[in-house]
Parts: sequence; C-alpha cells; structure tokens
Amino acid sequence: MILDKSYEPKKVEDKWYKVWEEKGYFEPSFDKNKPKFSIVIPPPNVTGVLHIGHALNNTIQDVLARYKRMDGYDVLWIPGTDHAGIATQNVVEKEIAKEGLTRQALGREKFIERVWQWKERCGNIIIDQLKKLGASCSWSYQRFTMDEGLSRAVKEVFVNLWKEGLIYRGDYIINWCPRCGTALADLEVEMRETQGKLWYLKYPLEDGRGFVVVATTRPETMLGDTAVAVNPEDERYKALIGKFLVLPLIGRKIPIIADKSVDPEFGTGAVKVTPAHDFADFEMAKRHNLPLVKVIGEDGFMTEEAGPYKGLERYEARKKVLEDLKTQGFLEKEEDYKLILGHCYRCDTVIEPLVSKQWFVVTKPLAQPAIAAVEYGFIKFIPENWTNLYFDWMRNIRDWCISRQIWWGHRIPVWYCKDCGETIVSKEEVVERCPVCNSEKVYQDEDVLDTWFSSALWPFSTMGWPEKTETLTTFYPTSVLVTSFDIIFFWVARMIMMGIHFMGQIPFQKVYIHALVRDEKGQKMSKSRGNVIDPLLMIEKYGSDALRFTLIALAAQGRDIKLSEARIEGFKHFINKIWNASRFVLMNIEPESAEVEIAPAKLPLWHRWILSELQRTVKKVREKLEEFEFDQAAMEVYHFFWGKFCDWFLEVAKVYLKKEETKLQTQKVLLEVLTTCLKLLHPFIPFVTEEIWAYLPKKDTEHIIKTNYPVFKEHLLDELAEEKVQFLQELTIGIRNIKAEYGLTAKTDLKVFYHCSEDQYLNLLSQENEVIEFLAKVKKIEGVKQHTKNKGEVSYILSKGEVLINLENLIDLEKEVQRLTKEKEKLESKLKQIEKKLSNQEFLEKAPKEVVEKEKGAYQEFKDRLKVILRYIEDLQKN
RNA sequence: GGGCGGAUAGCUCAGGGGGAGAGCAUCGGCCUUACAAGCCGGGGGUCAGAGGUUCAAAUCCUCUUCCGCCCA
Repeated sequence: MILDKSYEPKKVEDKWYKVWEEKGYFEPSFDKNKPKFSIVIPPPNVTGVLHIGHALNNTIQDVLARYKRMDGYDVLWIPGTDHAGIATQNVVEKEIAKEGLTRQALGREKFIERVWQWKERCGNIIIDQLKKLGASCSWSYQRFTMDEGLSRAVKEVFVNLWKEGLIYRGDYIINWCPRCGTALADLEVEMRETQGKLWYLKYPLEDGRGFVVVATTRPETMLGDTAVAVNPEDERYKALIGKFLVLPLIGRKIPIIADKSVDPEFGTGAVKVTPAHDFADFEMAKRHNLPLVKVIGEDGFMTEEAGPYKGLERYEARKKVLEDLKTQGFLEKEEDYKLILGHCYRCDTVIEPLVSKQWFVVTKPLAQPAIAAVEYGFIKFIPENWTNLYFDWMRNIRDWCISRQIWWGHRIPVWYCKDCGETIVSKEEVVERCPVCNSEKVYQDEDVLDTWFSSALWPFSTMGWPEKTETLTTFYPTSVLVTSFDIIFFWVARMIMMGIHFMGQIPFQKVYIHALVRDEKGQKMSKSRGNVIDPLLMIEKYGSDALRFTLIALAAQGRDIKLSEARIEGFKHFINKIWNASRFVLMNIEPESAEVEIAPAKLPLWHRWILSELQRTVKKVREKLEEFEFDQAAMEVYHFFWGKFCDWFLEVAKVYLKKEETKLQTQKVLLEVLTTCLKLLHPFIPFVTEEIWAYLPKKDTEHIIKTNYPVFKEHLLDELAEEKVQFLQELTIGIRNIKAEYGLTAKTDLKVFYHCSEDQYLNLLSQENEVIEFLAKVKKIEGVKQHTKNKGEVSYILSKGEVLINLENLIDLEKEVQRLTKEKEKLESKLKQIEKKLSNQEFLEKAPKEVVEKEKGAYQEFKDRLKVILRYIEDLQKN
C-alpha cells in the first residue's frame, strides 16, 4: 500500500481519537500484575477555552501517560474541570447583563440555575479541545468540582476540620474586592507597583502645643484612625508617647503609641494607625488594644463612621478629605510616591483591606507534615529548585481565608439558630431544626467556599473519597503532578496539606513544574496584548502532532518557552519527514521480508551501524523520559530519525535494495528501524504514528497505542561498525565537498582516488566503494596506497588519508590554494593548542591517562594532515 | 530589600571541567522517482565582563553589569 504524497493531519486525527476512545484504551484495567501509574489533571476552568499553557501542560501529561501505558503500566489519568467560582460567576454576570439583568435582581437560586445552564452549554468545550490535542485521559473518570461526589468530599473535609478546631470564624482583616463583592485569600491578590502620592497630614496635639505630622498614601482612611504610632527608639517623638492627638475633620481623640514595627525612615517617622483598613495596623491594634473603626464598606463606599463623608465612593472621599484638610490647614505637603497596591486577580480592581467576619483554616498544623513530606523526599519537585520556594511559603504560611461572598460554589455547610445563636456545622443537605433549642428558625451561612478549597481535595475526591473505593486503594497516591509554577501555592501546597491530613498519605510522589509559554519576545501571552497563539488554530493549520512536538521540543526544564508560529511550522516539516520516510519504506517492502531474522553477524556494515545507533537512541530516550527531560527525549529521536536514518541509511538502503542477496534483510532492517522509531515517537506525536502503523505489513498489536515501548537491546550495539561508518561518512562528505566547491553536478562522471597508507582503510573502502559511489554520486572511487599527485588534482584531507579528484583543466589553482590554506590555518591553531597541553609537564602527570592518550592521538593525526596539506600547497604553487 | 533564573552563532536555545553544538535564518548548488514541507555543500561564536580554583574553565567559586520572574 502506498501512502499519499504528504501527510494531512486533518484527515486522520479525529478518526484515531475516536478509535482509541471507543476501544477503551485510555481506561485503567485494574490488572493486579501491572505496576500502576496515575495522574490527575490540573482541572481547567469549566467555562474556559484551551490556551497554549493548557496545551503544553496536557501534552506533557499525555506523553507520560502514553509512555507508561506502552511500558506496561496500568495507567489512570483523571480528567475534569474546576467550577472556578469568581471567574465563572463574573462570566455569567456579564452574560445576564446583556439581558439587562443582575444577579441580585435574579435572586440566588435563579442565578445559580443560570450558571449551571452555562456550564452545561460551555463546559464541554475545553474537554473537546483536550481531545483534539490527543490527550489520552481516562474519560470515564471525568469529574467536576461541583459534582455530587466532590461536594460530599468538601463537606466531609469542612466538618472534620471544624471538629478538629482547624476551621474557625471570626472578624479579621481580609482582602476585599469591592467589585466582586467578596473576600479574597492573600494569594488571590496581585501586588503591583503604582505611581501614587504621599500626603503629609498634620494632627494637632490635644494640648494645643503643636502638631504631629504623619505621611500616608491613603488619606481617606484617616477617618478611621485610632492612634498614631512611632518607634520607641525614635528620639524625636519619645516625649510625645502617651499623649493624645485630635483627629482633624472628625475630632476624635487618639493616642500616640510606641511600636517597634514603625520604620523611623518612612515619612516623618510617625504613622497613622487605621486598624480596620490596613494589615499592619490591624496587628498593631491587637497589640495595643486599639478600637477598630470601619470607615469603608464592602461596597467601596464610606460608612456611617465616616461622618460627613458617608456614602461617598472611596476615591471621591479621598478627594473630599484632602480638600477639607487643605482648606482647614491640616495638609502639610504632598509628594510623588511609588506604592505597591493589591489588585483582584480576577477583575483587577484595587483591593480594599477591611475587617470582616470570615471563615479561616488554621494552616500551621497542616503545613508542618506537608513540609516534612518534602524535606524527607517523599515528594520531589522537578526541577528541584522549586523546593525552596515551597518551603519559604509553607514556613511563613498564614491562615487561609476560605469564605467567599459569592453565589457560585460550595455553600458553607453551616447553619445558625436565630433563637439560641447556636452554630451548626453539618454534612446534611438541609438542617431544619436547631439541635440545641429545637427551634426551626435556622438559616444557612450565605457564603461559599474558596474554589481552591475543593481543588485541594482533587487527588482523592476524584477517586471517590470519602468512600474507600478500589480506585483509591489502587491509584492513590498518584505518581506525578504536572503543573506550572504559578499555582504551587494555590494548589500544589494545599493538595499536599489536605492529602496528608485526610488520606494519611501524600497525594503525589513527584511534582513536575513545567515552563510558562510566552510569545516570541518573551512576554506573557494575554488577550489584551493580542499576542496569544491559539492552540486550536495551530492544530487546524499544522496538525496536533506538530503543535505537541513543538511544545515538547522547546520545553527545557527551568526555562520559559518562547513560542512562535514559525517554530510550529518548522516541526510540521518533521512530521512530514516521518511520513515520507515511512512512505519510502512501505514502497519497498515485500511480504517475504517478514520471515527474515535479524542476525547482526550476517548483516552488512551499514545495517549493523543503524541498528546500533537505534539502540543508543532507545536508551537515551528512555533515560530522558524518566528524568522528565522531555525536550531532550524528543530531540534524540528527531536527530536519529532525520540525521541518521533518513540522511544516511535510507540512501544506503537504495543500493542494497537493488541486490537480490541483500534485498530482504535490508527491507527487514528498514521496517525494524521505522517501527521502533514510530513506537518511540508515539507518546509525542500519537496521530501520525498511529496512521502510519495502520499501513505496516506486520505488527505486534492492532494499534500502536497498545504496543510495547522499545527496549534497549545491548547486543545490537556495535562500536566497530560505528567507527567504520563514521569514517565512510567523512569520506563521503569530503567528496561532496569538493564537488560542491567546484560546482560539479551529479551528472559529471568523476573518478575519485582515495589515498591512504593503511590497509584497513583501503580494505574498508574496497568493501564499501559501491555505496560511497552512490552516496557521493561519483562514477568510480578507487583506493590507492601510493600516489603521486597530479597537477590537475584537487584534494580533501581526512583524518585517515585523503580524497583526490582529477579535474584536469577545470581546476582553479588559486581557489585550491586558498581552500587548502584555510584548512592549514585551522589545523595549525588546533595543533598549537594541543602542543601547549602536551608540553605542560603537569598535564602529562595529572591529567587522566585516556585524556593524555587522546591528545597525543589527535596531535599525530593533525600533524599528518598538516604534512599532506603543506605538500599539496607547495605542489600547487610550483605551477 | 530578600529569593530564584538567565546572558553561548543573526534569532530561539541545548550543553555543564578535557578537540565550541542544534533548529531556524543566511549564502552557493541541486526538480538525484520517499520527501522542494526536500537534498547536498558552505559561512558565521575572545560561550556578558573581571578575578579565582585547577594540569585544564563556556562549564566550578567570587564579584560586577544587564535582563526576566517571584516574595515583602
């Protein structure tokens, strides 16, 4: 059967994906005899679309899954999506806004209904896109964080943590997004430097004896000041500690306190303390028992406490406050100042720190074993430099604010009794009566849980926990987690904490942190920059395999990927190359070749060589895959396939295929090498390999996905063949070089001499001259032991001997002298280097013997070559 | 301010103590029936700078400069 002239991914990709899925190849077998390999997908947002980061992330997982599956493992790869509370709610809010609706107008129940509708409509988009990419997920395990089972796990965890005293509710300062109308965890706030101003405010002393000047970037919060603090060591203010100030505009009496946390270098050294709206001030207030005055509300508008400023939006209030301070003489000066402001990671609104009643998880006791698990090496980060980042964060972890004032998410399983005030924490769906006073006036907490709360349970909730399922006993802990560094805190660390706490076991043995995909200039891809590369468009244009191979080939550990469309196009050429090489092999295969046994001893030199090189490739690829160096694994096959198999062996094979006595074994070797390469490549480029597999005359499984990954066969290594072929290649390149330099086309009939004093090389040539003549496209090559150089001859010096071509009057003497002189100079500089080494006594004494021997060998070789070159140059110049 | 990473060919990057590599780009020649998405050949680098360790440094150590990212 003959393949089409070029590979067209669009014709085959969907077809093969369907076959794989229908045959159930992605599903685990629970075969007791097989080693286990499991991964849980980092669940993408249910309403999201596949971006290039997902493409990389899932390609890596797929490479691992397919490789392990082929290597005899029972593989479970759990896919699924995340409900992404705030993000999804925002999307749906925008959607209903088009109908002139707000979620408040719709009401909680109706709104949630709309979100579910949205999820049903769009939730599968990203799943289908993963399939386009070729992801071999175990789809029967597909989960969604709001599924019934996972919701049950969430409740279970919440209730248990509460019972253990690891969840509490209280009034604390938190990050508040006035636009989303919810609290955020510290992590969900993005800090960015912003150009702002520093205002110097004058607070008069109560006794009328002057002022204390404080500097602030947020003058509107002065309405909520409950103290002014100075450093206890600050001589300027020592005398004032304990005295009182009168807060301008408001007239409240506030004390001057001493606190070590105050930086005397900042501003005037005296700072205003607004415990309800600043994290540091909140802590300070706790230390000094200061009251909290909340002047900015959850809506971003000023509260009752703000007196005359009540009802003003926070930035309006700032303007007004500054105006009033100025007119009343309390504003000393203002200067430009760079400050760092928190922004909501979902909507980018400037965060308002404020005191509010929220739910928290006590993290220290959970973090401790999670740190230990990594310290003791039960969990390994790859590359390992991420370990430190993990430790840093875990050792300084703060309690985790888990309540969100939105509607889309897991509702907090807590009810309150209106009559007796009891807090009821329950796994029940509905609580109707207060267990303490039996009142029916119970109501559920309005808040939902942070989305990451449910994600933290993902490795075991997806496997059916809290049930003791077979999946859990078989596949937990998972083998590896594949993700990017930006969610190490959000997700990875929290999974480790929850996994250890609830399963008594780590959730995964390895964490492979891959690169971030950037654009060709190294900038983060974003819609607003307009520099996104859409993976689906790339699949459409170049095929899934080309995209996958590009991502893998560029994904070196510890470095970001700079991706451009041109790279994908480039690797598409490789896919096509594989196609065409296969086409060649299949065109030349006859059924009889199937019966041939590969007996290395009986094979021609080149055959032994390619099989040997193939084995080296198999070994390397396996090693690199085990080390998570996917780029190098991919490039190993790439170089072998293109640089050795296609460039050399396929050409050589053309000679052997013509001869009756070598025809069949050559066919066999061609097929063997091709088949092995396809297997090696399948995890990277599943579609094209599966398609070609379908055309192979003889194969061990119906589909390549089910075949065994190639195993290194040491007995096929043949160093002698490698050395010989290396020499033959050098010889071939020498001839081609001369031909190219003199513009001789394939059609010129040329006779070439190979001159060498050593019999072994002459013998080798006499055995292989037919192949070399074909490769170098010359009529005749003859080895000679003795040779007197003819005037019209051009030469090319090899490591052993030299190539000579008689060009008669075609020769360009000047050019030839130039060429040889260049060669001469190269050799001389190399010789100089080696001479320097060899004349160094210490080198001879201290360097390892092999190194010294190698240098000596090289010295001799270069010396010989130089001698020949010098003689030739001299000859040429005589004319 | 603290931490991490990077600086190697025009571009994108591998390499990580012993003769500077790949892909793309470039130049020259080829429609040689697997492939012009290709083949053949060539040019191109004081491996950021300065010190040090070593017989030997692109590679290890120190410092400097510049560029990213993370945290405060």
